Amino acid sequence: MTKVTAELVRAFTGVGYLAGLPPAERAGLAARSAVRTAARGQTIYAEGEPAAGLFVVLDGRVKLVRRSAQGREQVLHAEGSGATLAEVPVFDGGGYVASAVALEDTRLLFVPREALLDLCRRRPDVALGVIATLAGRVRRFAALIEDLSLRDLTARLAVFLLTEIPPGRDGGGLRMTGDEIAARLGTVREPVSRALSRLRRLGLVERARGLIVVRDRRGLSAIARH
Amino acid sequence: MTKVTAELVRAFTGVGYLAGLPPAERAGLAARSAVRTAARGQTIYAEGEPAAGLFVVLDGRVKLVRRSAQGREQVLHAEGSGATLAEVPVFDGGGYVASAVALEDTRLLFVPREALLDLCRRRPDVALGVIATLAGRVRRFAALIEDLSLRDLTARLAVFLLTEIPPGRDGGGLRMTGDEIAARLGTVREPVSRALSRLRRLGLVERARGLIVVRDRRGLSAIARH
DNA sequence: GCTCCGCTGTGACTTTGGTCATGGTGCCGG
DNA sequence: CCGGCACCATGACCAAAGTCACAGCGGAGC
Repeated sequence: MTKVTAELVRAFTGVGYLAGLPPAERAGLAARSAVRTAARGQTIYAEGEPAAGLFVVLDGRVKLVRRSAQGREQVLHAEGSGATLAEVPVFDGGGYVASAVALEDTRLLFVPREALLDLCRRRPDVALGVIATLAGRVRRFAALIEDLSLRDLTARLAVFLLTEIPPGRDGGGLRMTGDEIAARLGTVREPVSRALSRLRRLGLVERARGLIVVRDRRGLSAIARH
Repeated sequence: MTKVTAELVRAFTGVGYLAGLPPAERAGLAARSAVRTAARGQTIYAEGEPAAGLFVVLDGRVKLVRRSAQGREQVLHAEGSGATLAEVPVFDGGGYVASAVALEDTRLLFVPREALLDLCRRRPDVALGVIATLAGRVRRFAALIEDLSLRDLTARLAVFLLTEIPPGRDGGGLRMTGDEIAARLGTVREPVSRALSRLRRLGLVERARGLIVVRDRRGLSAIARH
């Protein structure tokens, strides 16, 4: 247990609003927390379920999705290590806002609701950190709403590629299947494939063995603006 | 000035996370705040501008919108008296997330950024209140994203009518123009008009001189489920 | 009363996106 | 080497939603 706890105490250093805690607080939090694993594809929690606490992604990746009755899926956001999930239900007492599904084998830390609430009451900077996290979520959701309602698919794809592929020159490009991209853009595989072909024909993007590479960032931005 | 301040002190009692403050705190906050008015249709602030503080709606109504390059408009949410606006930029230091436009003649209270930050650092319950407000925003945005991406127009309209018209039996119905509804649903007037006709033909809804009245709530829910 | 104006409803047409079906490619395991 | 599998591309078709155009209605103001 002490060994596990020691690892957990370290784990917090990578997490936004928990990173700045004094070691004693981190140890206290770690003592009240538990590690959980999820295999790729596994549902960590489902939309609407009551939430008992906060999840911290230790490693792996998680997508947060809503599903329609017809089985179509919209990804609200995807998070990697260091991210925290489910602060909304933790603080407002409602159910989970979306379902969390592991994109890869993932390890998570579960921090019980009360532990986090105590901490926020004791330390205003933690509460301010939670606020900053939620503010970021609101911003990204607003951008997604604008995309869905005001941009056509090609523009949406351009925005997606620009934000998803780091502007670092050349860079690696993006390794995602058509279905995955479609779920992010709120559509299905085929239209995405067509939109990608369009961008490819315009010379803005290239496809090299399952990897999407951006060729012309400015060109993509132009398309994104409409 | 003392008279104005006295009114402001009272004004805070209707505002979520400022209502619980002791009178001394409210007076201090009021002293640092200013009243501002906006005529119907006037823009209170525009998306992207740097934000100097929080707005509290004293009376009137405000819509928060994003606009496309082609002039189409998507309403993210609309708020009436007692609501607070712009906590996102206040706490993360970025620009406004959306433009705020008065739907009626409106009076607002402007609370400078620093005043609110001080308060949160001094009083954890205020910070928790801000968190609750943002959590609500995240929830409603998630619902909007699901609507836009997973529901067709008729279903979206059904959801909108159900949430916008209080379930109180009979009730008043809704007084909004087709354009206004369209902006809330992320589309334009004509499809809304057609969707309304469809609901009318199904006997779920009725139109009486500019007023939309719900006839069959269960029927609407069925359509909303799509 | 009449006219102007803002709003509504609807038809005809176009565009976009979703569905279905088919064939191709690259990779893994037998 | 071959078969299966996952993924991709594309054509044909269909449905939903956006655009354009027009007519009708009701209230405000002269």
